[in-house]
This record gives sequence, C-alpha cells and structure tokens, in this order.
Amino acid sequence: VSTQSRRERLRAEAFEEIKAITLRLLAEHGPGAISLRAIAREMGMTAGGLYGYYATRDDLITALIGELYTSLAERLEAALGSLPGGDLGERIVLWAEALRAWAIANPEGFQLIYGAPVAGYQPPPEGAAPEAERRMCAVLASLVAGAWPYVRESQPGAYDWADLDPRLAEQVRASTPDLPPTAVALALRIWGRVHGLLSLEINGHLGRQVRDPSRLYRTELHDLLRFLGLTPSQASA
Amino acid sequence: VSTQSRRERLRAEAFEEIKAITLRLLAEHGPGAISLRAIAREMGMTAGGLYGYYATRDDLITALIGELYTSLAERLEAALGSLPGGDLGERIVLWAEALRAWAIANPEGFQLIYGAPVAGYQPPPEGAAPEAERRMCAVLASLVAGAWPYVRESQPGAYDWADLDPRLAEQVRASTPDLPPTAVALALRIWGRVHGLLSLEINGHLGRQVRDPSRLYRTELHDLLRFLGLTPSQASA
DNA sequence: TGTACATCAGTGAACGCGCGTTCACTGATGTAC
DNA sequence: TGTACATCAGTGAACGCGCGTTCACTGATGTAC
Repeated sequence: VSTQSRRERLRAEAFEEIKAITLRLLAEHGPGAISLRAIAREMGMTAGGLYGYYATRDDLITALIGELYTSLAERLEAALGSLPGGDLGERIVLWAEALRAWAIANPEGFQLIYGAPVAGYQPPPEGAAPEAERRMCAVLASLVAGAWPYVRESQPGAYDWADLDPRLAEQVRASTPDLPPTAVALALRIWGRVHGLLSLEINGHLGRQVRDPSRLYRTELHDLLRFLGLTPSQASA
Repeated sequence: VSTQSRRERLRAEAFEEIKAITLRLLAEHGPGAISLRAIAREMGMTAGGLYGYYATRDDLITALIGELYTSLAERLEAALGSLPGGDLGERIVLWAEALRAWAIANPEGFQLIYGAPVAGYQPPPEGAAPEAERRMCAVLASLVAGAWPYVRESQPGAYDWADLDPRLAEQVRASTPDLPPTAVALALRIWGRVHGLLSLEINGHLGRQVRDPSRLYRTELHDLLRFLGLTPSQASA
C-alpha cells in the first residue's frame, strides 16, 4: 500500500522518464543533443510542459549530473562490495577496472562529469557534484590507507592538512583517522593516473596510437601496485 | 622585396586576423562562442564575407585545431631546445612543465585538442591532428629512450610492434631505432599520467580538492623520474 | 599618364533551423458534499 | 452513487535569439593598352 497518491506516482514516473530519456539522448547523440525541446519531443509532449518538472534547462542538467554521479558511485561501491575483505591489491584493481568499465559504458556521461560542461551551462554555486567528488576521493584514500605503511616515501617535503580542501580533509579523517595528508595527495595523484588514460581513451586519442587501450590500463595498474609496495602476485592471486 | 602582390598580402593578413580572433574568442568565451557570425562581428565584417576564406565552419575549426597543435609543439620544442644536451631527468621535467604551462595558458585550447569537440563539429577523416599527435608521442618516446635501460621491467609480457599504430611505430623507429615497443607503451602511459592531472586541473576538479595543483604535478614528476631509474638529485641538480 | 576593363573582397538581405522561455488555455483527474 | 468544484498536467502558439549558408550586388583594387 503506497502512501503516494496516483498523481504523485505518475509525476514521479514522469521524472524518471525525463532522466532516462536525457541519459539516452546524451549517450546516443552527445551533450549537444540535450535540449528541453529534444527531450519533450522524445517524450511525446510539448517543450513548455517540461517546465512543470524543472524550472530551467540548467536545473535539468544539474539533476542529470547528479544522476550520473550516483550511477558511478553505485558502480564503484558494488565493485568493492563484491570483495569486502579481499586482498588490497585486488581491491584497488577492482576499483580501477570498475571506474573504467563505467567510463567506457557511459563515455558521454564521463565527459559531462569530468570534461568541459555543456555549452552555456552554469552550475549551481555549491551543488551536489563537488560533494560527490569529495566522497569518491575519500573512498580512494581509504584504499590507499592499507598500502600506505609500505609506500617508500620519496617526495621532497610532506603535505599538510592545510594543503587540502577542508571538507575533503574532514571526510578523510572521519573515514580513515590515521592517514596523513601526504597519503591523500598520493590518492589524488593515483586518481590522476587512471583518469589520464581513461580521458585519452574516451576522447579517442589512445585508440589511435595503441591497439588495445585496456591492456595499457592494466599495465599501468600493475605498475601502480608495485609502486604501492604491493607485489604483483598479491594482486593476481 | 616581396613576391606577394598587395592583394595576396592583405588576404594573408586577413587569414591571420581570423585565426587570432578565433583563438581570442575561444580563450575568452569558450568553445561555444566560436561561430562564423561572432568572428565576423569581431572583425567588423559580415558573416557571409568569411566564406571567401573558409568554405565552411568546420574548415575553420579544423584550421584552428591545427594552429593549436602547432603552438603546443613549438612550445615543447622550445623548452627542450633550451637544454639540448642536458641531464635526462631535467629534460623530462622541462617537457612536462612546458606542457603544463601551455595547458594552463590555453585551457580552452587544451580542451579543444584533448577534450570533447565543439558541438556538431565533424573532423576531416585524416587531418593534420592525428599526425601532430603521433609526432608528439614520438618526441616523448625519444625522451624515454635515454632512461629505458635503467627502467626495471615489471609488466607481465612485453608489447609488440603490432600492438602499436603502424605510423607511430614507423615514426619511433625512425627517430629512436633501438627503442622496443614496450618502451613506447611506457611513453604512452607517461603521457597518461601527466595528462590526467592536467585534465583534472583544467576542468576544475583538482583545484577543489587541493590548494596547489602545480605542486601535486611536481610531486608526480618526481615519482616518475624515480620510476624511470633517474635519481631525484639528477633531476634537481 | 590616362582610360577601359577584369578581378574579387566584402555587403546586406534573406532562407530555414533549433533553441529557451512565457502564457492563456483546455481537459482530465481528484475531492467534497 | 451522483453532482459541483478545485487542482493541475500538459497544449499550442508565440516571443526573440543566434546560428550556418546562399546569393545577387557594389565598389574598390589591379591590369592592359
């Protein structure tokens, strides 16, 4: 027995349909194809009718970006959840491969989150996106935490908590109390490493140079584990 | 005494002005601001008049991308040229810092080359862009060549020439005959590492998490040199 | 040096397009008696 | 169970905008005699 009225249910379903259609348009025809008129056309209704759901085009895009972040976060959590107590190297590889799988499956979504924004789009000053990003950084930091004692420090001078965004620092200290800021900086650099290969591949720059970008990615992960003091055998075991 | 007629000179100057204005529009208002009408407006002429210079909007964008590649390549060559026989680690850092400097100075240009293309733009099938990209990969490979003998191999299974784009392979073999394909794959991964941090920074994702993205970049370069078997002292000497 | 003609860069008006947004309205769905 | 009213999702027409592209044209610049 739902507490929703029939009207509320229909309205919620319409919201879902709008989001689904927007994602489909994004995937099929790129960010340029996202317009209120196109969405309305696809839904079989009038452009003006959409204003009953979103006050503005930018609001719709903001909601879409939130949806994408949620989808990505769920994918990553599901991957890590499938091996909760497993070997640390395996977990890092799992995380990275899940990130890649999501990016390959949603290239336009990846661009929308990490690349240049839709033309003319003005994001809200403090939306959900930065928060989602910090959360994902914190997850990565907690992965790094396990390896941190074995990483041979090399950088000239450690990082300070003041070098990090206060809210990220807070989030990390809450989930991984003993991790020093230098390790968080390392987590950000690891993010950069996976992001770099992914971004090049998604934008078609890697595929032109190499036959199998996924292999290059795996090789990079292999070296990453070594760098983290995790033996390859630990990872492939 | 120029062999150009007055008309030819004026025409060449107009071409230069078009490119300069397009680059300025790109830098000031983003890729969405690039339109024939906007360029014409900025030049104080009519949109139709531009068709005497480019047959189509996409032709203009193609020319612009070529211009950007040239600008980037020149910057990198200038950086390496300033220290021709220098220490290998220094040269790699020089290269990477020049890449970053160019990207920070031309964020929109960086996006246009490496990120999602302008909405609706269809690149020519085999334009100058892929060629320029291969050339830049070859330059990086030749930098890696010096360090290659000292890199401790870790990857499970070497790369084959067949794993690489034939034209890239040819280019590398011409400039660095002894470099194995596995080292070229390493060069591509290094490209990914610097590209990742740059792409995140340019798109505003790093600046949200860390106070000084340039320091993170330098730290990563530091670890990169160590990974390549070049001692930090060699690099900072 | 001066005149007649050819070249050609740029004009200005028009075309059709898709866009975001507004607004008076209709008509179906819900609620109260 | 039936009637009167309120709600509210969606219509359809219109607004002004900037876009790429075409085309007949004008008028200045160059060339040939």
